[in-house]
Amino acid sequence: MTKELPTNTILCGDCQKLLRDFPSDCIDLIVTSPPYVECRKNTYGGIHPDKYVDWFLPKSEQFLRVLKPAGTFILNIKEKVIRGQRHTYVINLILEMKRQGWLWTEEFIWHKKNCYPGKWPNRFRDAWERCLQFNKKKKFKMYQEEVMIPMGDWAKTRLRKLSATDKQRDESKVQSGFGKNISNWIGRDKVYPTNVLLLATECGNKNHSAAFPRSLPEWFIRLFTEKHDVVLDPFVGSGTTAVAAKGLERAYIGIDNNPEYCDMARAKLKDIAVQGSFKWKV
Amino acid sequence: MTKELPTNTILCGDCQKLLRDFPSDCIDLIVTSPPYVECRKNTYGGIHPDKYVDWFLPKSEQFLRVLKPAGTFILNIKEKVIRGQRHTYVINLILEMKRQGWLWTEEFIWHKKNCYPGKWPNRFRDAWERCLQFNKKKKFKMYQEEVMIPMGDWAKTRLRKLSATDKQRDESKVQSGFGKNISNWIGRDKVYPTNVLLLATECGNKNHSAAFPRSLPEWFIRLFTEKHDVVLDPFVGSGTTAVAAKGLERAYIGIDNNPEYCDMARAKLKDIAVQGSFKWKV
DNA sequence: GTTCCGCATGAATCGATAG
DNA sequence: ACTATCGATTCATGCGGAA
Repeated sequence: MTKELPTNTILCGDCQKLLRDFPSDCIDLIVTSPPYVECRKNTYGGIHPDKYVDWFLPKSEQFLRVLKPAGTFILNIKEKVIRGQRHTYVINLILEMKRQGWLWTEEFIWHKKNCYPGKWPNRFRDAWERCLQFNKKKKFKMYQEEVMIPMGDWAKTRLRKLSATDKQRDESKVQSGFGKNISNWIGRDKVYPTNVLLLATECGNKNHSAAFPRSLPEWFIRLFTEKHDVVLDPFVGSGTTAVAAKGLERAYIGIDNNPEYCDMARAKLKDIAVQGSFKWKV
Repeated sequence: MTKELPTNTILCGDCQKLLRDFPSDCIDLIVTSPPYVECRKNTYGGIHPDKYVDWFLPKSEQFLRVLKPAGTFILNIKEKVIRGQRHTYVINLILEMKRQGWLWTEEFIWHKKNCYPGKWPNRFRDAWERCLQFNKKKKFKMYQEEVMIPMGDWAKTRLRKLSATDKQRDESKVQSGFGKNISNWIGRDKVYPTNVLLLATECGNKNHSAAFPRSLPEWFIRLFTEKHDVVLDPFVGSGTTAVAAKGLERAYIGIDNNPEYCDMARAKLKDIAVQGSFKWKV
């Protein structure tokens, strides 16, 4: 029996079982935000913090198998506060996944611009989440140019001056030591980002419990895949990752246990127009 | 023999040994940024990543002893990349410190506005560090009002001045009012901050490598201590924490192995004026 | 007095080269 | 194979001097 890869679809069921029917080395990128500990027990089946690692590991074993050697796994997760302490299930999970064969390449920070409001006597609002990057191999695909951001003010004003004086009549400056460094910047208005992502949460989503802004998977999809690559979200929920992938002309596979979420995701996907090319707002 | 507490001083030596002569439960806040792995081998004695936890634990044992029950320990640290992966010594340290009796209360993120430049094929610049908060007891002292952030009119006018790129990249510039500037805005509308601190590193210090910017320890000192409380930095380096504490009228104790750093710290402390009373620009 | 501009300076990381 | 050293890369900040 040859295993087949169903793309551009939402599958309803347990990813741990469904992925067994997938061929190995077939996914370019996995982006997911798994059900969080204990929260929204009624809607998503919360997992007890002390069992979280054991619950997750057989799933990440399948992720490891289906991921292409040069692919990437992005895990959006944050430990909850339990009895006044940050629980350790996330850092335990990192250690266990390494034991499982994953490379822990990087930890991106999603800095939430508008985080959940509230006030506590011994704690501030939690404004960040981890986006853990795991890989199978040290060499993986990465398209850094696709996520470049506008340069800071620093050089902008400078280049304006430079172009006014230099370009037409003062070419000596460019050839002197002064001009050399600056000339590297001519024509560039963008810089590479850092490992901190500053994104707003989406507040309008009342149906689905996990607030996962579309721009977050979009950023990683642009960074780690090309057009027509295959993006998997094994806990796709209301479909944000699939929507982002479709919009960027990637093939998507979404999996979720909950039939209602699957319907919701399918409905959202129908309305998604493919973006020809991404453009930063200016 | 009664143990004595030497305050407002820089002690030269190994904190692990020197702290043995301190009484128990005498320190209100420990803020430190220990020597990082393998870096600055010549000046500070780099520690091998695989030995880092074993090196640190006997020291944190003393920290636990000298800290008051309602005190706080802030540990500024970040794991290095070793052979393409984030090393696990930091998360291992968290687990071991919990075993030692610490509560891991929170993890603040220091988002470095100006991080080290560079470009690599598989990695972006590292723009954040961990500020791990540990406590002895679930109930600890915290003065949240002292670090509130100006909002409202202030933010509006400031934001208007920001460039388009700044707004796009970094709407949370509102949060940059940490440290000295914040006193200018007492009495205005303020909000509580989050657990993400947006601060620039201090560059341009020619003599030494300045570990963290003064505003970082300042922020935690304001948050976790009152005037005349005792602040300890067991790896005080060039004295940033001690300077911050003195400026805020807290008692300081700085410890460092390196005599040159101790001298440097003492010299800097001489020039520090205590902020007896704030004066506000109107 | 402001504002503007040049410049040095980073708690970095990778890949190649050398031993 | 495994470690040590070096060059290349990159960009925000604060300072000092100039306009």
